[in-house]
Amino acid sequence: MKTEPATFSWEDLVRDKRTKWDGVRNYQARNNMKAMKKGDHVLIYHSVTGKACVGIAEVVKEHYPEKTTDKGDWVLVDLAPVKKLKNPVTLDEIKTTPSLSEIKLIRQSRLSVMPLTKKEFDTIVKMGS
DNA sequence: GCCAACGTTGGC
DNA sequence: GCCAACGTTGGC
Repeated sequence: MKTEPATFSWEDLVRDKRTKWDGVRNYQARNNMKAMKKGDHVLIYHSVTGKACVGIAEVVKEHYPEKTTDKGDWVLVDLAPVKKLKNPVTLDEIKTTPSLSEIKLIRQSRLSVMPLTKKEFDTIVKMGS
């Protein structure tokens, strides 16, 4: 999951212990959130400033409806921090790692919530520790 | 249902 | 600050 650290960062998540990941207004991203299960691990990526994966979070509450006046069927999930990556894995490193060439982060850079295969997840975690 | 115009995201 | 890539909106 991507976030602009200027708006909400990994450090904010650690400080708050838990956060509601709301405000997603993209159908594909929403569908990806709906596919998440409680206990799933999530890589947090800092976009714009940072451009690196910085930590692992966990889904502590599965998707539930977002109560807004916006039309449409939007959802959110609750996340809690699990572990900070010792070394942030930069976009550059991801791009130059052959086994990560199919990653959605690169293939579809504008999507804010995207699935990772277990292999991709493990690869990034390994690079970060 | 098509497509032009416009808005947003995010890398550079 | 620019631009590419998309998504959305609205006229026809």
